[in-house]
Amino acid sequence: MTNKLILIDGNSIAYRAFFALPLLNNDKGVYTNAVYGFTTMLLRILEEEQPSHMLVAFDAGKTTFRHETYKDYKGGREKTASELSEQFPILRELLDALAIKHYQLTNYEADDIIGTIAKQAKDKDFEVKVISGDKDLLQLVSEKVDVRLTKKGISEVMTYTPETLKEDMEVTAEQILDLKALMGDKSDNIPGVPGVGQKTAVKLLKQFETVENLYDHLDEVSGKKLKEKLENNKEEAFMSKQLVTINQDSPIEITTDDTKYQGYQEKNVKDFFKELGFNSLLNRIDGEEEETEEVQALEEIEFQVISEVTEDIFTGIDAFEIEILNESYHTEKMIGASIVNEKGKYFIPINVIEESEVFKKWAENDQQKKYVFDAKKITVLLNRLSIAIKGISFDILLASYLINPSENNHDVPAISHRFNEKNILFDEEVYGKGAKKGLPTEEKKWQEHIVRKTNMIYQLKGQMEQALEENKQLSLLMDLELPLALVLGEMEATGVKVDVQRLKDMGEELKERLDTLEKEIYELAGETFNINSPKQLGPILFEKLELPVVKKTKTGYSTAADVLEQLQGKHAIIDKLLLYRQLKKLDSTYVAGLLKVIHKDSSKIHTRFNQALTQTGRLSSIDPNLQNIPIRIEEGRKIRQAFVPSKKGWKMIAADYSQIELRVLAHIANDEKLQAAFKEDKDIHTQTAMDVFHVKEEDVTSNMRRQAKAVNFGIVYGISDYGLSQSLGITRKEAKTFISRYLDSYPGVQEYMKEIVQEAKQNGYVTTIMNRRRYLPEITSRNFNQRSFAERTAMNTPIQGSAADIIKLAMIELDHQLKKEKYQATLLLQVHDELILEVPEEELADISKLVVDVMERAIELSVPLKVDVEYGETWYDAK
DNA sequence: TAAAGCACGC
DNA sequence: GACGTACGTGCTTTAA
Repeated sequence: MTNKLILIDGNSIAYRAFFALPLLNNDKGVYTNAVYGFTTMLLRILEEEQPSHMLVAFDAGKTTFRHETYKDYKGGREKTASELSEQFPILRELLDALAIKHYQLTNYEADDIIGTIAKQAKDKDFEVKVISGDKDLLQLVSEKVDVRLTKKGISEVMTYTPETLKEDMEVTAEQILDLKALMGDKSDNIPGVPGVGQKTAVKLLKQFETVENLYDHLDEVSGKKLKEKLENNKEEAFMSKQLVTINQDSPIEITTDDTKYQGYQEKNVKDFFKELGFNSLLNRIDGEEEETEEVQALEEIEFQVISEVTEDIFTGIDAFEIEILNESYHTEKMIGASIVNEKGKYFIPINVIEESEVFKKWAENDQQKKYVFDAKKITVLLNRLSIAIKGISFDILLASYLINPSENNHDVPAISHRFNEKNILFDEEVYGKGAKKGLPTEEKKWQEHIVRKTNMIYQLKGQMEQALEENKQLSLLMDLELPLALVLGEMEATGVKVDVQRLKDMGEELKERLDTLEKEIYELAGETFNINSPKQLGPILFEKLELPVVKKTKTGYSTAADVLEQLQGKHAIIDKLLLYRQLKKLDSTYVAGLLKVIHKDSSKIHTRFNQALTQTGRLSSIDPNLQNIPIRIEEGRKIRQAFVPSKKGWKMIAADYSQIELRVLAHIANDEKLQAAFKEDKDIHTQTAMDVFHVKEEDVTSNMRRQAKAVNFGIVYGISDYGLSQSLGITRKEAKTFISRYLDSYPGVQEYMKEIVQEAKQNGYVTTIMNRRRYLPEITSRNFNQRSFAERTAMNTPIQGSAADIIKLAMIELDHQLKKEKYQATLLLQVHDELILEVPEEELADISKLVVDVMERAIELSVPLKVDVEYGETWYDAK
């Protein structure tokens, strides 16, 4: 058997562990988090790798031979926190207890020790694994030596072999030196060539292989500026290379033989763990499983593991669940499924479901009723298996959301606990969290958890149905949210097609413009800095350039757009900064961000609509968010040109409600004046200006209309007088006057505002047209702030929430009509008051009419609803 | 890894 | 009169 040597960069791992874990101390007041993290890692390595040799290397002292070359090596580093440094002696004791060799050498760093031993071991044909958090070590990678770098925290690692190194970094192990020589290393204060980052460095190395060769052929470098930078910093580059080079012939006094690992004395380790209070680690020493007290606290639950689905496991009223470990259900691996009903509890492996005709028949039969958690998720997951589920008759996620949207956790265990059902663990307790998240090794444990969840779905349905019934919200679930979930599921699964090339072209153009702007900003500032860092930008603007300070944040100067706008004209740098910010946002969020989530095979984007999140009943969209694609500024709006129909000859259609919130307000406030304005289809902002300023239509100036618009905006979103003053750039007092003049003009609205706040105080909640609820406990708070906020929310939620109800109704009806009339047109997106569809040419006229009709008739109000519809080749053109 | 600051939409 | 002020998602930087 070949010898296996594990080399650990002690300082690096201790440092990582220290920051990855909360700063806990044991009962003696000694900090132990770094030691604890280090220990769990060591135990895992010993178990998984069974090494024959092992060594932990430490840095020694403050200065090393590198300081002779460069006195500022590692300069500017924060002093190691005492909470960490005091843990190093304990760490050494721990290694002694585990009988693991550790070593340090004056004037040398842990890297050098590792490099030297690794070289010796390689010559003896050992298999070597290096563990660190420091990328410098990657230079040691070879056929015999792989390097594991901690990624997040300490438990997630990335293993580098020559192949993966090439893949991930695009360089060879030897070129790590050249890479660092060019790009430098901030944490070690290694200069490199200023202005050359990873991207440029890799590009140069692809062409020239090494730094030496690069400087021999400097005239072949493209780009005048770059050539200049390289020329001017030749010395720094070569020195940097020297600094990062690990000394593989350090004068160490140990040999590979000294690192032989022969196991530890259980008693030593246990005593040590007890002393430190590492009780949870004790049972890992003599091989006992980490059994938990919580598991024993649960009532036992029996279930069968199904290897072939037969009809007799179903009853016609079954709770059904499919488990995935992360939220992104469009791609996430399915772990297993479960059925729970009157007769039994079953775990079903996914491959059994995939191959089962019996299961498919059951799933697609709408007479077989299913209770689920998250109907939309289940619909999409089964769609991936070409199963079109029908008969979902209850969804405890949506039920929980409707019962109280302000709960911030609506997963099965959380809902269960709220309904006093405790026979279940939280996902975190079973799967872990963060980097450590995964299936427990014991199969039964996670299968049981999935069955328990399904069991909860089955148990909770009755109680939740009753709770909804009492609130008169059952119809809201059964006739609105649940049918909508299926519509949304289809929309998500369909996805939106993206013109990838178009997006990439935009990215290229943006990069060029950003490059230019960057240089201009540096020029105007008189120095280079990170424009993306408000912390660096602040001092430049307000100290160096001595611009007036408008606003401060808790960490320094505010450089937000509204601040910069006030500084416009005072210095040429301001306009450049505003433009830079805008373009940077477009590039990072909309070009790079969207490119990241496009599915390679189909060029489509599949967002997820969160149907159980917002406090008002609106949807939200994540991964990516397709509800905030730019529109207001032309440059950003062009992003929409990349959203195209998925089939040739098709068009994009966008239909949006005109002023739906204000129409809803006119309805629920029963304000005659506002109602009249909409019945006559007036321009509502002009009308508001007429009413607020008491002028005739022809005397409304554009400024008056702008101000009226802002007031309307404030009414719709429930902003305060302060908020209005900010958006109009006026004083709070003036804003207050505006608002009271508005309310005087619309007495119905004034009355409504008063009554709804009273109602909220009386009931503790407000409701929407479809009886959606939002609780407002702070409405009786003695804290002015909290109370005012609750009052504005009371006024605003029925407006915004009812508008959300209405478009949801429209979506359900539209989906129904499209299917009934067998149109090919498909719903793609909802953006709060707008629906986006893709439509074949021949259906354009029909669908345009249908969409408008359905949306305008979604509900009958005392004022008409109005919908504008447009179509075009891309989303951009549907305007 | 979390918080802060910023910017996009409705 | 102070207080710190629509709701979301996501990017980058920074500090821990």
